Amino acid sequence: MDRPPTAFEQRVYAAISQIPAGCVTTYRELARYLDCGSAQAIGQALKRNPYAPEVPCHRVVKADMGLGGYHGETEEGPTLQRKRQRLLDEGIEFTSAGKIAASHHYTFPISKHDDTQA
DNA sequence: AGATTGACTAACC
DNA sequence: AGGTTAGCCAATC
Repeated sequence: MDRPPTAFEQRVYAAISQIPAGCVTTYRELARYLDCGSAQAIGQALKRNPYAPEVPCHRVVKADMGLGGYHGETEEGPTLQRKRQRLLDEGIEFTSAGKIAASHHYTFPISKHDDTQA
């Protein structure tokens, strides 16, 4: 099934590509960066994942810092384990709760009211 | 064009 | 702490 990539999807992929290695972001932050307001729309675009290995979608986790899903699978399986292993390979550490360490939580350069950067 | 889903989230019980 | 409900936005049927 070849779907024409929508502008929204391209935004998602572009945003994920901006995530540095060893860092992860949440669907929520990602959605906010895209001014979407809904993280589910992000997952909807990623679940199709037309650019599977090209887009580091494994760096996108849930707001609960859980793994989330990968390649269309949400339950614990070989696919989710692969995602976790990939994050470990990036240097990301997991807590005993099976979640990502907050230190690896990367936030997008959102210029809302915080102009301490620019 | 309308209804349903979905790699989510927050709130509620 | 865990299960359910509602809300959200875009894609798909």
